Amino acid sequence: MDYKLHNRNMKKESHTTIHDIARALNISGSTVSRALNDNSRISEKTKKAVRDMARQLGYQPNALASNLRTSCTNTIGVIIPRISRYFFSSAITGIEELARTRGYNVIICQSNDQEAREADCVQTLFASRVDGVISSIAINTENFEHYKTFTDRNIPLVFFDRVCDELETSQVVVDDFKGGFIAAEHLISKGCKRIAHIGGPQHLNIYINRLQGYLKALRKHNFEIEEELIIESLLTREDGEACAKKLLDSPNRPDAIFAANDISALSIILYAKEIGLRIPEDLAVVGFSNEPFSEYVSPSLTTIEQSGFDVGTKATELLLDIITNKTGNHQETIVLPVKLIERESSNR
Amino acid sequence: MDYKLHNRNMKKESHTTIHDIARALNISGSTVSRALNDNSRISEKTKKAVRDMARQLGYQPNALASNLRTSCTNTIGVIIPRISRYFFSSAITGIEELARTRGYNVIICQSNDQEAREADCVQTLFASRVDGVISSIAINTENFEHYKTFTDRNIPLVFFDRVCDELETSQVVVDDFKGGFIAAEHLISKGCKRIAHIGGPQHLNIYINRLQGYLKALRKHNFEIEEELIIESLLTREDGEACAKKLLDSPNRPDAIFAANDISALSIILYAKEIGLRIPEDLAVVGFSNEPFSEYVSPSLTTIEQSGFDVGTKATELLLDIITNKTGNHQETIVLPVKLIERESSNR
DNA sequence: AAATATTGTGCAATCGATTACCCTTTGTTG
DNA sequence: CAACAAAGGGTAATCGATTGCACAATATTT
Repeated sequence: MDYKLHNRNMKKESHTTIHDIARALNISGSTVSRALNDNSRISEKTKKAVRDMARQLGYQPNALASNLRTSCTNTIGVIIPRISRYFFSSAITGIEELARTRGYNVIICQSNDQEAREADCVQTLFASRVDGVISSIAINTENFEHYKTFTDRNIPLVFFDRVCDELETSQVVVDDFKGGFIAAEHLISKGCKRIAHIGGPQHLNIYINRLQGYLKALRKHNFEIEEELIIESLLTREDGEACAKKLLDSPNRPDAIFAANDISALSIILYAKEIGLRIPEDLAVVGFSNEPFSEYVSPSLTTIEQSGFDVGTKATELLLDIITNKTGNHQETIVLPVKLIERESSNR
Repeated sequence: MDYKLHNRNMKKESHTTIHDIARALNISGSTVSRALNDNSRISEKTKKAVRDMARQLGYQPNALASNLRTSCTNTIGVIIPRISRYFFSSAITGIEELARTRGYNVIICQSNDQEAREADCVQTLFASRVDGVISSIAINTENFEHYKTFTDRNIPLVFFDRVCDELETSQVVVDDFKGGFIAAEHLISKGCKRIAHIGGPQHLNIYINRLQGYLKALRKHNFEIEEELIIESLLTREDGEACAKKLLDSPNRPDAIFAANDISALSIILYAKEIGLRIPEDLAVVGFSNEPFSEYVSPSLTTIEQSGFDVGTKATELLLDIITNKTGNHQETIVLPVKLIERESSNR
């Protein structure tokens, strides 16, 4: 409870207030306020005088006071797993860009992919009285109770990418199913016969969908589905290497792998090179995300492109619509397209 | 001026206030406030009762009200060129981590490396009444007037990485001079004879220092300094390619290049491969930053490691010290170490 | 010219937490 | 036991902007 820090040494700076303007023009504070907010009840003449004086005195509105009174902060909160992932930092760029043009600030919190920290983020954002929240859930979050802090109080909430079905909110995702499908079909078209899949945690929709898309492609082309070629992974660099070993050290190894993210695909490429497999001749690899490095790895990585920027922008659009109540439907799901980026790792 | 958006449809949610607690316990609001702030004038018994009731009612302090009164927001602002650069996103992670444990929120603004947007960020942060600001300046910022918004009002300001000497503030940098020096000396030790340098904009300290370090190494080893081997660049992917052409298409090309960032080094590697130069045999390359991709490029890139996380943490430490006025010296410069990461691109 | 509308402003309450100052108790000291 | 101190808690002003309501001045209508 006692987390407020007070700075007793703060110098009282001469922040000019509307009352300073009022005094200078010999009018009342309310008139100044209305003039600055372009209220129709104030004459143009007065407005101009106020605006000029405001400029002259270097007036900057005190958002705190205004927010307190109107009880809306013009701030949206963002919860993401980690800012250092390109997909997420692009999403933030998209979020910020749009939010800012619409007059909103953005507060960003990282969960570091940990459920407990995610709950902290929720508290922080709530305490900051954000007007709405955009979130992509931590990889190991299984319990969504903490989000009730928002939903219970009707604070708009939009999920993107890693969404949550338990809560009835709007969401923005890319077409993971289709991504999985075209990834697998691409490998099939290249003549691969035994296509493995390294999937993500199956409590997250995106990974379920990528897997399902992959399965559908196999079925469509009458491939036998081999359980042992489908592995669930945390999709980290380390775990990717473990998966690579599991799949490639076997005498009966697959001739292609579709990994649910680029990091895992990278792990596979590196391990395959280590044990002397040629890519793509002995093993074709497809990733997911089109991380910046995927273009420069050797061999360069075929992958599914998903635009973090677009996802972020869409999510913000949705959220701001809810906040300003322009739309009645607050359970929309927007699905953005994905695209296959063909590179060397599957080019045979 | 008129940028506040008001949401008339906001539902009045039952945010419990200290007065709700006060009423429930039949005491006054001030007592509740004091109890929650652990004021010594309140008895343990009362404090406990207040805390229990606060929990029971699901009380969450309204930061806005508190901030307005105390005129400190417990928020620090961050201005960075772009969040999608690994160095900067790591820095943010460092900043956030420390700030949060000290009870501060973080607002992040991206300048997209443009001076005008940087000025916007300054306005935004100022309007948010942040308690202090951490900034790394945009690559083309030449005029620092906008920062006076902070300095004039004694709002603490700390620069990191891309610092500004015109303003008298504290700063955190890595040892760019040494980085340039060891990069060049490393190439010398590998037997390179004509070492080129692709430098960054020379109004930024970091690039001046990297160049100077490089020069010192050449001088130390009695290398002739050839003007035409030193190019100033914007250090983007495209500009890097242009530089690569300029340096490598000449019949009298260098046998090594030290680039002031990894992106440029990457451009060089790609172009060199394109025109059939072998790396490192024909051309050794060293970058700067140790971006994540540099490990996976082929050949992998020798580079200078600088920890964004550490820089961010240090800058925050400095800033919070100033905010809470623990130290008198507000013009400290902290220099963090760098490290050479040897990889294939220079291994001959 | 009287009655009514319209326009332009001011007054004062309000948002929720903090805090200087004052007033009770209860405890301590000579 | 008087005198005083300390502990515990209440009152009300305050931070700066917003806004419902009242009202004066001017314009329009009948």
